[in-house]
Amino acid sequence: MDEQPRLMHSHTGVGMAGHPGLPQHMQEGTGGTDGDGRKQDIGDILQQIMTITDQSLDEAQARKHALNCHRMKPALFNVLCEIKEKTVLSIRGAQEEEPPDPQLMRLDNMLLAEGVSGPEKGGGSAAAAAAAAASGGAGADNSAEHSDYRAKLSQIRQIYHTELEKYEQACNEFTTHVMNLLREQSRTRPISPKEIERMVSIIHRKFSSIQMQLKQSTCEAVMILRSRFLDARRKRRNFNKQATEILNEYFYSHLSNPYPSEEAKEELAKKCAITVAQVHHRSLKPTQVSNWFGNKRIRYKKNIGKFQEEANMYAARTAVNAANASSHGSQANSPSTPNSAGSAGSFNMSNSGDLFMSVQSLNGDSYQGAQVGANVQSQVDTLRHVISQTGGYSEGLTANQMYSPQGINANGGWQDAPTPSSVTSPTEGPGSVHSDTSN
DNA sequence: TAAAATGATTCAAA
DNA sequence: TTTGAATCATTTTA
Repeated sequence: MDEQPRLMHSHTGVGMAGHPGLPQHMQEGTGGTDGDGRKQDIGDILQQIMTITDQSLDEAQARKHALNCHRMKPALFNVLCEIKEKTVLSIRGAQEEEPPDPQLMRLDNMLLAEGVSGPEKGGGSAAAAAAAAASGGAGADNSAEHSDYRAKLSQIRQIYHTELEKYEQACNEFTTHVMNLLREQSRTRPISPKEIERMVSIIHRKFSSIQMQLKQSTCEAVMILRSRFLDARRKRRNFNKQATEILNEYFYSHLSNPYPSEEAKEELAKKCAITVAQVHHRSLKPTQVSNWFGNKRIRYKKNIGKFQEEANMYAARTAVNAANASSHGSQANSPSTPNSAGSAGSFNMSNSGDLFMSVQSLNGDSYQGAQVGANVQSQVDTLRHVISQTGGYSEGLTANQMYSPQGINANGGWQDAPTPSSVTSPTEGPGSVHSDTSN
């Protein structure tokens, strides 16, 4: 505590007898009046106070007691208190009021929102549920992960509370200790209650900055926990086969414009959900359909060669479906995939290679218009259909020549064909197309 | 177990 | 707002 020097220093400025003036008083005070005698008395006291540190402990103790019992002590003490109040405290008092720390408020809000500092049970689960809802993840099948998450969260919560309590207790202990000390000292030093108050607030500020660090690290821990458990990317589940097939079917049958409308997405999602329900999987959401198509488009475009075989397969399949639908009306409502392996196999033909080549070159040369993309697609589908009807070509062949990306234009982008009405339903496309182009 | 596949997110641009 | 591109984190496959 550096109060003593400051205290002494402050006297000089106020006109009180400070130590630089002291010897003069002592020397001049010989033929003094009554006032001069009192002055000398005060000077004497101050002198004694000044030199008290030079003395041995016992001596100092005795001197202290003597000073305490001095008749001038209360008056002098009051004056010192007053001076100190006027100088030191008024200077500090200006910066006493500080606004609540925005950083701390943010941390508090977050901890409350995450259910760390709020009420015990409800807050935590509510926050977890809200987080799950916000992350857009599946709602049904994550209870296991959630319980794990909640366990960890309550662990953090417990640590946080214990630490907080510890700090609070330490703060209180330290505060009372300092207060006692100051009260004790206020008997011999000019310490006003206001000053004690100020000291307490300083202590509290220090401790609250420690608490803020605790809150900060707790927030970090919660964030890490959240990203660990609630980040949808971390619990990625592959769609099941049927769902992927439905999506692929749509994609390749609308290769010229693989941008399903909102309704189409809804419909696809529903369709996947129906197919998927029986396999005990979660259902798809339109958002997921959008994601799927976004990924598919970009990945297809990036490496068309890699997807050609797949493209062939699905094109073949839709063609077969169309064929079935047209030639056997009764089978029109049959499930979308009659027999995947079989149909794909039957389309692996060698004889038709040149035919397709010619068709493709034709398409490539003459159908670059924006609006015909879908028609080109239809023609190809129809051709496949025709071939499938012509007979069972089954021998080995160049699958990579079968299906070219007519929909992709020179820029590498898809032609923006105006979405035909048939686009909304994958199964409907080939069927309707078939009726008007097969001669 | 490394590499490939895949669903989801982020971010800039249109 | 939607899309493309890049990227992440996980799952599947070789």
